[in-house]
Amino acid sequence: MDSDYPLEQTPAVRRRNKVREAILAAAERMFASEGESGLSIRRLAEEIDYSPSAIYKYFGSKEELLEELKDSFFERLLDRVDGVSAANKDFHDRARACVTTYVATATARPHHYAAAFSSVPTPEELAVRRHLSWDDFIATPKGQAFKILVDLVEEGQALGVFDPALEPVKAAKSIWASSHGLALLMIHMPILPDVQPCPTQTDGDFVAYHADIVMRGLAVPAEPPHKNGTR
Amino acid sequence: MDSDYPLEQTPAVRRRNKVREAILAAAERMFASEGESGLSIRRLAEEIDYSPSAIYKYFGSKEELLEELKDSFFERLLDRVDGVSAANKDFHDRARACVTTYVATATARPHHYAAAFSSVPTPEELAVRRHLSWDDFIATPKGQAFKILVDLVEEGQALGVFDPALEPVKAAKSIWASSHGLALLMIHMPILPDVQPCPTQTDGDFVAYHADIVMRGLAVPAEPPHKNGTR
DNA sequence: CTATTTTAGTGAACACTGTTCACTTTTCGA
DNA sequence: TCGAAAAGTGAACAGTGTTCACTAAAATAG
Repeated sequence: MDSDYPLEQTPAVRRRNKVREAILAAAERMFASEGESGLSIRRLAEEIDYSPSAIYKYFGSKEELLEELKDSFFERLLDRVDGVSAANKDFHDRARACVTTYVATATARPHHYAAAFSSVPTPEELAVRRHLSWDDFIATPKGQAFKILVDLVEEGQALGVFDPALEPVKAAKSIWASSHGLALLMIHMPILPDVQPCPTQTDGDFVAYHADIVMRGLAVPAEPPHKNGTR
Repeated sequence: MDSDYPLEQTPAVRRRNKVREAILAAAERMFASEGESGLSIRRLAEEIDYSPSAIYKYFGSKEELLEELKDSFFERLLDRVDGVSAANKDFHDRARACVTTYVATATARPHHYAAAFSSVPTPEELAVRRHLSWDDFIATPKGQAFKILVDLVEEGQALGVFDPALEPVKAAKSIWASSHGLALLMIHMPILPDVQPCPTQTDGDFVAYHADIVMRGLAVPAEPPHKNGTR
């Protein structure tokens, strides 16, 4: 059971990991520049001087390999947002930074981000996921990222800048949707930010602009004395 | 030049169009249920009892065929939103309906909507699109859909419910991003709407909830007498 | 009505793709 | 050192989109 390598790994597995990393690195390169369709097992194998079948000793399928690329990207995304979320700036700045950092990280690797949200689940998968508990969800990277948003909303409510009537989970979902949408719109339709007749506005500035609008949507309602019929 | 069929088409082209429609109909079926990867030229040809090469007498490539499917879906999306936008309801209801209808139509055909925004443009394509004028843009279906939003914002500003300081084009972009994001989030991550610990809320209701938040983000700022440092 | 040209449609082939599997070679532990 | 386990390979299978020389049928011209 025990070996001569109590903490270090045995040279065999170190070599193996090295090959595995080489595969992932090459795959990362190809995927980042050419996307999912540009990443072929055969070209990948050629790139690292192995036979195509060798890849299958390290990854069960192309999909499994891709899953690993996406997951590592999502962890990176989470880290980034977590970083700015932890920085002790002014609340408004921090909230805005969460959105802008999210969008910036997403658009920096468009293929990764798009691929991370590319699969349309089948009805069967949907039935499985339907039985996921809240605790299981926030254990995943996506869940953790989501938790950051929930906490942000609650903090905003505690500070009195966000409407206390909002359910934090739903508000967080709204923020995520808005950020997600802007990131994908910039990735898939980069026409829009440029076609506008106000050329003074760059893409990056619009992200902050959008983030401010999103945050404004969660602010405390405008007129307290007025009779407010809706909701 | 002139034929016996001044308004009607000649039987030859009518027959041809019939085959073309049959191809599109079969493609539509396969694509709607199995997505882009499930739509193969060969299976499609088999379905309509033609040889694979016959397809290429009607469509230059698989991509061209897909493009037509996506375009027709986008026109449908535009029609739907245009419909509710033209209905003379209360402004708030109408604005909310624009978002909810958009999201509902998108999620009703998840593969179509996801595919319509799936291509990551290459740097070359990006350079080409960068020289599109505003007029050219709003001539396209996407541009027209966008125009609806711009008009909506301007109307809201005229009614005094939206912040007059907003640039309508940018505000419209913000609305689109938020709607787009919610639609794709519901398509790709249907976990979220269900994992929330408030089971009284159904998906459809959340769309309206989100729409309200989005609209609130464009409303006139809260405190006029207060000193407002930011922006 | 015939001759010619245009069009519709096909089958075989090309160059790919992911994946499997029997097989050899190398490596490692006892 | 020997046997077992692991690493790696080549060939093959079943797909894919696409092309192209070719036939059969229809439309057109004389």
